[in-house]
Amino acid sequence: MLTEDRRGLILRELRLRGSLNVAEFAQRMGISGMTVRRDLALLEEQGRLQRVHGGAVANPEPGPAGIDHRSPAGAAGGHRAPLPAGRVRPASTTQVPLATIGMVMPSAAYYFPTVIRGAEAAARDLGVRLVLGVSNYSATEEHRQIERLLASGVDGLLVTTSAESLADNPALELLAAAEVPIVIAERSIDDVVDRARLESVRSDHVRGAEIAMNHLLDLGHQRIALCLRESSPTASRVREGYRIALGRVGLMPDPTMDYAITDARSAPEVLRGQIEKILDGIMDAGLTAAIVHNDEDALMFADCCLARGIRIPEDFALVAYDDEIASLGAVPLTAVAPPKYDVGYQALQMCLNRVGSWRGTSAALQQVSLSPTLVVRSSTVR
Amino acid sequence: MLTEDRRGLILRELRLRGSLNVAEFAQRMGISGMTVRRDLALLEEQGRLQRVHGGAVANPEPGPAGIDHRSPAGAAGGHRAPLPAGRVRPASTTQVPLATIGMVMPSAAYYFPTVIRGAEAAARDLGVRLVLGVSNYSATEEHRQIERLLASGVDGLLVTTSAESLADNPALELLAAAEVPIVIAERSIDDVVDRARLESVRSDHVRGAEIAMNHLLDLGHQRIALCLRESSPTASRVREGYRIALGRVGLMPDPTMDYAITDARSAPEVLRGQIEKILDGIMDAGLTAAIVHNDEDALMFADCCLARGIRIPEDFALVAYDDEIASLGAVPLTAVAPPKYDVGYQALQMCLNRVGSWRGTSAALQQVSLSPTLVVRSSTVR
DNA sequence: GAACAACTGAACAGATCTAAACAATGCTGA
DNA sequence: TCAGCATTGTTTAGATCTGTTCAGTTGTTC
Repeated sequence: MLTEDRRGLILRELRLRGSLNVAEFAQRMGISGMTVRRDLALLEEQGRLQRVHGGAVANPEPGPAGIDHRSPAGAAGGHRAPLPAGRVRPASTTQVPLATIGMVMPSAAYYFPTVIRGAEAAARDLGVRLVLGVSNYSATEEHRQIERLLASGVDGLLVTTSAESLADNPALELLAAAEVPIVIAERSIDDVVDRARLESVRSDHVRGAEIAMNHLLDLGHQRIALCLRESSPTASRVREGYRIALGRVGLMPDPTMDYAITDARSAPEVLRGQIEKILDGIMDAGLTAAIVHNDEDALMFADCCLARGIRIPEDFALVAYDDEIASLGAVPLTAVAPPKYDVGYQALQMCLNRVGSWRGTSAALQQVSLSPTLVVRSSTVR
Repeated sequence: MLTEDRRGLILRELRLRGSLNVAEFAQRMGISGMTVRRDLALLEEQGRLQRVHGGAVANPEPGPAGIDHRSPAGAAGGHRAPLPAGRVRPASTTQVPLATIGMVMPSAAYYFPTVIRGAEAAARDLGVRLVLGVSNYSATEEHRQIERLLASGVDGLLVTTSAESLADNPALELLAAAEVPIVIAERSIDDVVDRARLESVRSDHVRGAEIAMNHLLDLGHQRIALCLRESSPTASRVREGYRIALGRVGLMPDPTMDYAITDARSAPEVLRGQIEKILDGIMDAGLTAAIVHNDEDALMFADCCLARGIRIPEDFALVAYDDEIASLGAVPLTAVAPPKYDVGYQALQMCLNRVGSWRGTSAALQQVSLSPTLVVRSSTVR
């Protein structure tokens, strides 16, 4: 591999994950840590990343849309000041964009920032402008945003609806009637295939759950709890993967292993109360591990365990689902990381492929599923 | 090889993979490193690439087009980048391919020729060599072909297994152990996700069946027969789509509407006998339309109808599934056309994206579903 | 705050890459 | 046929990069 390629990979890793760990990266690439460190030093000198103890974090990019998405951990050492104004690429300055793509996301706070970053990166790479609308999980707001963007003459639209199903979404009519290509992100279009000309890109959460389960099963766990936010569109798919993985090793799903967190928006104390109750159930049933959907809940869960003197991972293993903040707990949590960035990137790419004449790619409508990965941290091993 | 060709190859390598390693490239081409370096120096002087230690990297291209450098129509040698010098290059001499991709298909007689053509087109567009093996639906032959191609050092593999499931295919071990990227075409990898690092591209036959059903339902048909070749991997998915479409309009699947053709390989008279019997059942049950999987059967079916004086489409509507030869009957048949060509094209494209360096596309493993289209002919309307 | 683990960077050795110089090859035109 | 020229391969010294070791630093835990 070329030195240049290696450095490119480092930057890519940072774009994708926001941070990079020297030891882990070196091992994965089959190179020495010293080499990685030398690269990091050089790239920092160019102002392309920021070194921290143990690795590096992404530099806030001077990209177009101004959403700040810094690694929340970013603070770290003060003694490494980025060098004075490392070369800034003049790249595509005020180029007239090829096209404008609208993007309607349910949230800009959790999960979707990374999807948005992916779409931004694709937009930058492909020279198009991206316009974002956030619906805050409100169906009417969603409708309004879509209407606004379509009326403003965007050349394509990326949409993630609040609910999993599009079938009874009033915005579906808008989408069906639209004359621009539309790509649905992270949602199913199975039940509306013939009502609108849509394409989709999504994380394969069924597979994500399977990956988590296989990890736990490999570690010897047999009695594994599942703890889902029922209100989330993702829940049913995660449960499906959980069941498939159980079934594959001849185990049956069991009601004493399946727990729901009913309301996501409630106050922290309420959430904690729910989790304490779930934890009671789990301990009574003698389970040894859990998959907890949503990092926030998983962190709270870990917290409750530690408060009770349950050691993680010795007494109980925990896998979080989403990998937004799973690394930041007292015990860094092993987590399933859906390919959020890639979903955004590909969604934009697919949408642009349909703009104008469909150059290049295939004419058939696509549905793309992207596999999550498992990031192993200390809540399951050692 | 001509000097000019060699330089063209260098540029193509850069366009395709983003970077080039002198030692590796020289060996692959059977030339000395010094020669490559001299070429690189020259090309850098022309501003056509950027040298780095160990090789060169692509120059950021002027146009924002970025990703897509292939003209979809550009089958024949597309010299779109007029080289500075005047001399017209003699059409691609003995160009050394960038990579060689192996392809193992169950048949080269029905359905798969179009898939193969798609892969061929992609191979031509992307400048790689495609090597084909046909298994004739024999598992042992399949194993042998895969083994042969891997041993011969292909850089990637496209495989369509004989059976729908890979889970109990002995070749799975080969695929899992292979060190080159592998893309499965037209088959499911759901049940082997964690046993091998695979990607997949397939026609969405569930949706294909739904499209056919919606067409018939729109025409006012309510009692619609389904006639499948049970031995085909496609059958179960088509049935699923059939049931979903029925369910959506509040109808239940009914055993008197579901027919199977048991043996595909038998003599024409046997097939005809089966179809006559099915037709008896359909007439007895008072059905008004049918979806018949496999064009061949559908043509035979139409023939039987006509022989009995059943008029198509007036008395009975018929939709064929596959659209290989559906247009060639006495009555041209409306048919569901799976995106065979696109499946082949995309499969090769995805495979090549994983070859060598991982630039450009997303890292997450992909599963792509492509929607069939309905080709309306005179067996359902007018 | 002491013990411990993990990380960092200097220094050196070995591997790999580069380019100059020269030799070998093959084509061109007299 | 042969000199002249362009292209390519080989050799070699020096430049650059990479891995290892090790002492010192930073961060964590108790």
